Amino acid sequence: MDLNERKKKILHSIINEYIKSAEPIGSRHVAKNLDIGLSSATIRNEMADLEEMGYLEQPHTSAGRIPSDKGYRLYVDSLMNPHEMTVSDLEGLGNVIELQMGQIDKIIKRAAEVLSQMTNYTAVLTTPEMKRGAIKTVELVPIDASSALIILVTGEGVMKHKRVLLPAGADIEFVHNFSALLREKLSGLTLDEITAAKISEIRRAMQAHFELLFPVLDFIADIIDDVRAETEIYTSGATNMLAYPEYSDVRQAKEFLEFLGDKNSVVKMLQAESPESSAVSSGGITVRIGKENELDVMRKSSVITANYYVGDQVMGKVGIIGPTRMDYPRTIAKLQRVSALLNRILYEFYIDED
Amino acid sequence: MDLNERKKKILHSIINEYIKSAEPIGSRHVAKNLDIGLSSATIRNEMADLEEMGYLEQPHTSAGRIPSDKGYRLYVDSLMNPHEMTVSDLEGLGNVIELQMGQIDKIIKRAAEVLSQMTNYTAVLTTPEMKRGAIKTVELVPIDASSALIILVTGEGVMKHKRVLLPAGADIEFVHNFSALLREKLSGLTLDEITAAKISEIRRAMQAHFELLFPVLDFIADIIDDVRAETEIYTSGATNMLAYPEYSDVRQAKEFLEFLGDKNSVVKMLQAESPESSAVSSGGITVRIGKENELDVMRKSSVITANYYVGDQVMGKVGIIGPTRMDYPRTIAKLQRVSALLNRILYEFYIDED
DNA sequence: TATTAGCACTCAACGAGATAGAGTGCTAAC
DNA sequence: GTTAGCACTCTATCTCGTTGAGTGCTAATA
Repeated sequence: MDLNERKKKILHSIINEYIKSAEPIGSRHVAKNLDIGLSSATIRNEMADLEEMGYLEQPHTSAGRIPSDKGYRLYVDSLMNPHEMTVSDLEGLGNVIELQMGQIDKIIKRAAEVLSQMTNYTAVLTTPEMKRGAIKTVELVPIDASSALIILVTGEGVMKHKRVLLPAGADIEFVHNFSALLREKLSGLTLDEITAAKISEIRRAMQAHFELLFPVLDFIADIIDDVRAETEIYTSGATNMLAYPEYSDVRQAKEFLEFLGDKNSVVKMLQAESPESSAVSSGGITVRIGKENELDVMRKSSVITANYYVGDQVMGKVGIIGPTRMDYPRTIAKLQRVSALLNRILYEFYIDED
Repeated sequence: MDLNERKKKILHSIINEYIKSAEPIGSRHVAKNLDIGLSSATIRNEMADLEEMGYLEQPHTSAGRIPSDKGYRLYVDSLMNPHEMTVSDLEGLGNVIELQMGQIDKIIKRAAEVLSQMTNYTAVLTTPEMKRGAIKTVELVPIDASSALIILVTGEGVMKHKRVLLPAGADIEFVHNFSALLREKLSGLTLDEITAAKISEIRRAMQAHFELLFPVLDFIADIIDDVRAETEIYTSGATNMLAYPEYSDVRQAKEFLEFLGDKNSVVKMLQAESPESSAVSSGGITVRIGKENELDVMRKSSVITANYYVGDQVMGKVGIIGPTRMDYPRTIAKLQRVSALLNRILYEFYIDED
């Protein structure tokens, strides 16, 4: 039995309808409302074939058919029509994000909000990974007699700071000199290059002069560890999902929301390999459908992910989570749109200033 | 009809039972399982009285009784026994929070997590309001030839930063001088004292030397506005609520979660006046029960709030949200415990270092 | 006089049929 | 190859009786 054009057309129509209604689709409905030009009996035969081939499923004997994960897969890979964004979708999109210039975190956060609002699904973004970023400058800023801030700026413009206690007897002059020395030793190194060994090397190098400030070095090692480990995630629109009948059961809703609250799981999900069967569409977009996600919580959901870049370096992931029945073409279009915008904004933010 | 001791005892028992079971309580149950020493018929009469007086309600004619908001109010104000924390509740509590020293935001966040985990309800904390904080130091740190970071530290140890572009021709020397000038002009002022007038005064003072740096001043004004406006909230354990039968309806759950996501509403709720009928218990704790909250979303929930302090200045609010049927004595005890701990930690953090 | 036993009554919850209707699969005719 | 027709299946929905928890009232009791 082969998947001829007619079968494809019927499958396509069924999926489109099911995405809208979330109700099983019957042969009669297909024959009447979609213009295929065949009787319900013929459609019925074709639907039986499609079920046998694994593209459709029947919740129970006398119900209509719903798409299987395999059906969605085919739909995403070769059936669906790319979505044209409407004028109202487009207008204002630029401004919405750009208003919020200032810090990279805010941009990312804002992008998540915009995306979830546009799609009515849940958006998840990861902040840039820092591992490969070079240190631009290190500064020790005195606050008062007994404390100072350590400030670390990486090439990506990300900043980390931590308040440290100064040992008694360290005056401002002294702190300034120490700060200059640190800058000299650490600037230009990538975070990966700064190991414990490197820190103790620095310690040895300054032995005579700054013995007093050795504890501060430990703080610096800490903060660098922090930055290195840190991949934050921003989630927006989690409650959007509760509006879909797929999540009308509170226990499942709870499970889902708790999953979203667990940073590790979410990061793992976003970074999972794309399924082999998937044709990655243009723009590096990956779609994982239903059980293609290993996680049990996600068996009724699909995730669409994209990378975002500065220049040609991957900075992080953008993901949209929705029911398997989600509106793929429209969502993919919007994801592409937003990630492209993000690329542009980040590019301007980082590169143009150098 | 007056509320004699016997009626109080019966009401107390009924509320205790209902808090545990979430099921309407019948006269037979009270007579059998709680040791009041009366027959079910007598209890029945008393319960009818209590209903007439407004302390109990009947979901339908042949069901048991459940407490009304008025009933809970009486319970909280004068019936309930203060909760003794168990040893296992206490042990480790100190460490749990103290591990995370470093930044005030992290402490607050951690406190929310601990509180929601201890109580199994939802915890909400507000970060300190900055309005009255004095500026401790302002610093301009060069990053590269064309940009620098402005760093602002307040008396509370909160730090804000922003990257700014330097005008062409500004060398490091120049940045340092300017930085020193800013520090001199702004240190010690409260944020409220930095008005537009003050800013233009600074501008005038500098005009002769550094007329190129107007844009930097604008950025400072921006940052100050930012900080002034900012009262962040931290929420933890939102999904805990989904486990209670009161929220088994997804639509209500959604409403509740969306309310929690709306910063303004939550702040408003936390800062609402305490109800007149309420006797504020020791430690400045306020309880708002069911419809005592104006917000419609909260009509089935209660909020318990406390302030936290540094010295004698109120820094922010700690709140716990649960079903009206929540375990008041236990929750109040834990809230007191955590806010006292928070006070201590913040005290050490701020005062001891000065 | 306060308490209790007893009884009739009410009402939600539950389960057993009965019914309707949506949808299927199969067969025979076109 | 397509379609009309029909028997069949299964869920959803309704009704209806039953059960049991709980009440309110009355009369007996301490």
